[in-house]
Amino acid sequence: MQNSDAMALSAALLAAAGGLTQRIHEGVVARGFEGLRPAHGFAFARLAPDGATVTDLAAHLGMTKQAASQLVDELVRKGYAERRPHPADARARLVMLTESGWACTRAAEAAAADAVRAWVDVLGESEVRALGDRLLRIAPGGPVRPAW
Amino acid sequence: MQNSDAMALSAALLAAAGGLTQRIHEGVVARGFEGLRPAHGFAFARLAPDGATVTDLAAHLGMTKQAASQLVDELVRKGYAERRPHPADARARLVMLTESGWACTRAAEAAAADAVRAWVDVLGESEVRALGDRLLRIAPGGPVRPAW
DNA sequence: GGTAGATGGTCAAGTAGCTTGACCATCCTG
DNA sequence: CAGGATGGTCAAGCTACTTGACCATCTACC
Repeated sequence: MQNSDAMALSAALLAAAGGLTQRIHEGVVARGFEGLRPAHGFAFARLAPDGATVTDLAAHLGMTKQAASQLVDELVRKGYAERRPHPADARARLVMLTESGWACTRAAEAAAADAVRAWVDVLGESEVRALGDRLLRIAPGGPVRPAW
Repeated sequence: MQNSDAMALSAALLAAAGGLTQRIHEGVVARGFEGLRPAHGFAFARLAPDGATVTDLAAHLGMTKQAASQLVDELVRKGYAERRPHPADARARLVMLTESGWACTRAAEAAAADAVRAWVDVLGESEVRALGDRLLRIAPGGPVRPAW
C-alpha cells in the first residue's frame, strides 16, 4: 500500500468525521438547543450515565480541570447540568444532567441517527454495520476526545 | 437500526479520526517538524499541488481570510511556505510550500502510512481497502475542514 | 476609456476557550 | 492526628480566531 493511499484513506476518514460532527451539531440546533458547541457533546457523553466530577470530565476531554469547570459553569448557566454535592466526598461535586440536558442528549442521538440513515441509503445497512464493526476494531479504546 | 447503534458508530468514527489525527501529529513531530498544529496539515494539503491564494485557503479551512493570512504568516515565519506574486493578478499573492514545507508534507504522509499500517495489522489489507472505499462514498465530497 | 462595484489582501481591535499558577477544603495514610 | 495527596475554584495570561475598516487591483458596463 502506497503512502498516497494512506493519505487518501486518512482524508476520507477525517472528512467523514468532520461531516458527521457538523451534521450532529446542525441537527441539535435544528431541534432547538442553542449555544452549544460540538465539544459540549463529548461532555454530555461523559455526564450522561450517572454524572461525573469535574476532574473526571477534564480527564475525559483532555483538558485542565479549570477549563472543564468553566465548561460546566456554562452548561449550568444554560440549564443543561447542575452541580450536586457528592454523596461520598465532601470535596467533590457531582455534575449531573438536568431534564433539559437529557432532552439535548436525545436530540443528539436522533441527529446522529439521521446522519447514519443517510449512509445506509448509500451503502446499505449491512455495509454500514460492517463499517462500524471495523471502525470499532481500529479505534483507540480510550475516551473520545476532540483531538484538534 | 437503533439510535444507540448510530451513537456507537458515531463514537467509533470520531474516536478513529481523533486517534488518526493524533498519530499523524506525533509522527510529524517525531520526524523533527515542530511548532505545527494539526490544523496546519489541512493548509499544507491545499497548498501542496500548485500553491493557493489566501482567500482559497480560507475557504478550504472554513475560516476568515484574516485568520488564514495569520496562519500563512506563521508558516512563512517558520520557513514552511513563502508568498510569491501571483502571475496573473497583481492583487493576489500565491502562497507556495518551500522545500522544508514539502519535506513536512512527506513526513505527514509517512506518519499517516504508519497509522494505516497498524490498521492493516488488525484488519488485513483487503478490509482496510474496503473501509477506505466505504468512507469515500459517505464522506461529503467537499474539502476536509477541521469541523470542531 | 473611464468609472463603479467586486475581489484579494492586510492592519487593528476585540473575543472565547483554553492555559499556568496560586490557593483552600477535604481526603487518606502512617 | 499530623502531612501529603486530591477535588475544586479564583485570577491572570495566551492564542487562535472573529468583526470592522481600509487600500490596491481587477472586471463589467456605458
